[in-house]
Amino acid sequence: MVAPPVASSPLTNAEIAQRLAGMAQLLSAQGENPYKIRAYRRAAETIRGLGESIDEQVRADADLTRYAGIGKGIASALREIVLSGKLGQLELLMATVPPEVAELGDYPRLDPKRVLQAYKKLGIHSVPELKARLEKGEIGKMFGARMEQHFRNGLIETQAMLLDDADPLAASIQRFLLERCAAIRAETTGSTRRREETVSELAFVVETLGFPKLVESLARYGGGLKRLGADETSARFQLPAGITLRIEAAPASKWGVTMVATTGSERHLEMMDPAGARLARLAHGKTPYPDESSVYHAFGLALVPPELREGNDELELARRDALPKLVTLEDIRGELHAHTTSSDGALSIAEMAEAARERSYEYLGITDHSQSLKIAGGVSEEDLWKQIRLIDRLNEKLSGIRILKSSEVDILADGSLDYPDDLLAALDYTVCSIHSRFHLGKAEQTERVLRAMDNPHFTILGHATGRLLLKRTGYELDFERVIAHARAAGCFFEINASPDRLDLSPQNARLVAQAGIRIAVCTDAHHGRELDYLRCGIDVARRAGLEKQAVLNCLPLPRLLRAFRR
DNA sequence: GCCGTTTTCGGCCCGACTGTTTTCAGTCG
Repeated sequence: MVAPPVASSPLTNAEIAQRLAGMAQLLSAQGENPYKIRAYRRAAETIRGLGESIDEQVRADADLTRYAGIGKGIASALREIVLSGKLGQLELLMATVPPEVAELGDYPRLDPKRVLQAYKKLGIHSVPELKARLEKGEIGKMFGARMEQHFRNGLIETQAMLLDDADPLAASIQRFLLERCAAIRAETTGSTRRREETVSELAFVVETLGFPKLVESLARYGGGLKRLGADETSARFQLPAGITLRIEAAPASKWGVTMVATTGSERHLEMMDPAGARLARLAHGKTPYPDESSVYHAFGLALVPPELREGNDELELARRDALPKLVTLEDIRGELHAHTTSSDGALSIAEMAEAARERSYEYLGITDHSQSLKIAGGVSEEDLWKQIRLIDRLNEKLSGIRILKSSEVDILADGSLDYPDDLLAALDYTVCSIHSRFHLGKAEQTERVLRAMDNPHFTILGHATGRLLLKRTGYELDFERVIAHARAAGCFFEINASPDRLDLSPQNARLVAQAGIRIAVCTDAHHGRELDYLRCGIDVARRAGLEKQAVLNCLPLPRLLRAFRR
């Protein structure tokens, strides 16, 4: 038997993933089977998120197909990459495509088709030229804001990720720190701990007997991390997932000070300790500050929950010991925004009701899409009448949970609602949302929403701004006018808890709550398991400073139904 | 190329509307 050739040095997961992503890019530029392209992309993503070294696993002859998105084909490609340092198919492709296409292999987040389209129209042939045109604003002018954002995202080095995607990554790194790096204690800090919606840096505070050794061990995460910097008590790395990782050392006696100082936000710390001198004194003095309470106490403050540390009014409230008692997952009594197979959901009404009951909910509102939203299987008037009768029958049989009759009703371009009034009147409440004509001007878009709220059957405004995090900014609205109108009309808002929406933002949710309007924290679930997105919505609600009294679906059913009446 | 409560093939959403189009790509959930 001939021994396989052995590559000189081990490859990091980042390097391996880069090759798979490169394959995807070139296949895409060549117009290959889109599902094959997606398979390579997905596998690259999986590997980028992995703590274990692919290189080590290949050499140990481990079964790689146990990872999602890696089958026989890609597993053998990985073997080839690790053992020979090359991927034959990729080299072959690189040799056959023009240089401007080959170059795209290094930019896995750029869509080759869009890039080549731009090249053709602009008469350019390279990424540097593309960057230059982007800076001049020519891309935006010629192809619109969306293309511009796509190119920008694809060209920047570090890419932010959704908090809900960063959480499992953080958990994996925390395990690695505790199990493989001899950390005595390791906890997330920074913006992630404050539950900011997107993450561009993961940060940890660690307690360890030997920081240099811990840093050395951590550098082996994911088969090897690029080190961006290090000193005696901190270190920074580049993670394969595109974000950075920061580690701060703290002894047990100073754990609290370090947590306060690293959790931030900058604004919060600045307001708390303008010169930064007091925190530094606590950090370097002899008095132990093992927990955050002791630190805030030293400042004459009550402990501020991390979610509130944004430099709003939290310090004033902490001084008076009047911080809000923030809403928790356990306070939620039901779901008010959920889809079923009637439109674009995955489960039937009965199955969703079962999933809601498993979560001990008192009620579940069924809000399938309305008739105009064809792509999402919008429900016809006739079918919604049928659904109303079906839910009545289900409620007679079910115990322990009440299914509420509702709909996610499209707000049409002119501000009218997507069903006639007699049908809307037969529902317990409505969630009304914009799903079309995002590009109306601010004034027109605002009028559209105000007019919709004038309909007496309008109950809750769904995902108020239409933003998609890291993708789309959403439509323009005069939000203050919308709030004032909602208040006058007796309408509510939702915090849509889909991890890529989180809309209302914490800032907007704060404004709504200040106007005395209750907010529903809704998941927009399209599957039973998506009811658990509630945790993301609760993060937003807490960042907005909401107590349970301010949250619509913390109400028991009878009070909820009364609140719905306008 | 991956995957399997339709498991070794065949699906992997997708369908109507918008735009400042110029004959189709992009966009909404």
